[in-house]
Amino acid sequence: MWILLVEDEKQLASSVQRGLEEEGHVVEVMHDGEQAELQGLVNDYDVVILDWRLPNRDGKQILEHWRAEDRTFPVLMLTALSDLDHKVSGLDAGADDYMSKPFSFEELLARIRALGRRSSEMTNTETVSAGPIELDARKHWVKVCGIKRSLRPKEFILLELLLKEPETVFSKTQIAERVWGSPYYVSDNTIEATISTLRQKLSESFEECKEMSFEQSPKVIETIRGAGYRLNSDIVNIEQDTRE
Amino acid sequence: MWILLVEDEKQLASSVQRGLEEEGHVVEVMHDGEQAELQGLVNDYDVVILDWRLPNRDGKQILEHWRAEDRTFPVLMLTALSDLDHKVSGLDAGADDYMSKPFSFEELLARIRALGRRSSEMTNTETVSAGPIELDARKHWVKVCGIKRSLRPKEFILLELLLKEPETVFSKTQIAERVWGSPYYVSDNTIEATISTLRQKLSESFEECKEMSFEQSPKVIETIRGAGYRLNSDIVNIEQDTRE
DNA sequence: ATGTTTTAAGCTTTATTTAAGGTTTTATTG
DNA sequence: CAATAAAACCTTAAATAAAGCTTAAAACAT
Repeated sequence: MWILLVEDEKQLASSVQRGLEEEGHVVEVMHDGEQAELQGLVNDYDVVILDWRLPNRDGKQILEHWRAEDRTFPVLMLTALSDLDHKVSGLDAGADDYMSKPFSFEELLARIRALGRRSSEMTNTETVSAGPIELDARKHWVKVCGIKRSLRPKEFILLELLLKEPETVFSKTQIAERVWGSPYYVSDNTIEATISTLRQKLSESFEECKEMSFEQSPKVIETIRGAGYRLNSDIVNIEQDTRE
Repeated sequence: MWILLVEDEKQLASSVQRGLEEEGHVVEVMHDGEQAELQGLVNDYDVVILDWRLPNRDGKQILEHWRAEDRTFPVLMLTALSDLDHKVSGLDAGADDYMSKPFSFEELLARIRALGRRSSEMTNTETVSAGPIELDARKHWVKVCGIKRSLRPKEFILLELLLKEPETVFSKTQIAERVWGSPYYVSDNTIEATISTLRQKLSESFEECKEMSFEQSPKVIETIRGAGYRLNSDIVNIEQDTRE
């Protein structure tokens, strides 16, 4: 999932980030309220984790603004134990769940999962698939024609992104944000190189699918010049002429 | 077992915690009613020990809420001797057993054991196993090919965790919580070192299994880079193709 | 004093990014 | 309408960085 974490205690933030990333999520961290607010106006995260006490703006203000602008992602609010009375006002403001610090990771993960289930993108399905490709983010595997393949973390998340919304074109900027967790510091070439190795692994895999004898490996990940990449979900119909 | 202990008298709590940990359980302690309530909504403990008098919420309220939300773990309620009349209302509210303070530790252990036997995770099978590895949490032994092995406490609990849910990937953060009882203060390296010694002991053991002559010790505990560890339950099928 | 756990250090393996040179497509211009 | 230039993209290998492993020694606990 694509998660925004707004938390100014840097140490807590980074340990939460790590825990979530270990679970296979992509986490964007913001320490500043104002910045976070803008970010939430612009991106459709699967879940937002929002600290209630922040520099520049408090969590409630931010959340109210988001809801006023019809941002619908689920929000999990974090409060200090001493601020428990904020719970009600937070839920009124449109939070979907709340948690007080300190908390256990198992608990956080479970809540994130619960919220994500509500979220549009994650609807129920643990595994996503297109044609002979299946991917289970929770269990950390990808299968091509039923055979497990190992991908590196970045390749894995990238494929997951494309699989979840086949036919959708993702720009490099979007990919940077949703795979690397930040649109900055990621060069185009980094993305190109990752796409390249991912394609290689996929087409090697196809070659080993004897049952479905491909004349040539279908191009699963298409390049849309000047725009980005997309997953071609027609890969089931192999005998088609793939020329335009 | 994974136990939640809800008790506001800190001294009592920590001595009970210690006692249970010596028995090989993983104990999470909460002193606050409200926090504990949330914790119980989210985690599937094997047993919960719940004090009846608590700050912020009383035990009965908490338990009723849990049961209303279909939380099925067994709950052992603790009451002060003077509150013995609460016994009936407590059992009505869904407690599985009760005990009045002060109590003997032996008695507590016996009751925990009894409850644990009922618990979903431990259901009827006292021992968990995968291939030639068997582990009995209650009797505190591990056998590899029928031969008893001694493991240190942390190694033991870690193996138990992995064995109970083979194929599931546990992240370092999760392991920290479920083996050490807290996701904080446990460094990666601590976990790595424990995994390392555990693996060594397991593979030494395999080498002594003449009957099942392994070409090389199968890798029972797999590392999923960037994600965590998991137990490979295919260890029975030794002639498997281990290629990816 | 003994067994256990944690830390520290050096090491190995794997992943990611960069860099360089190559294609292909699109745009420009003689 | 070529020819050429420019941009976007691809590929591979090398360099860098990160994650994990192992061992011994220090710290902790019983």
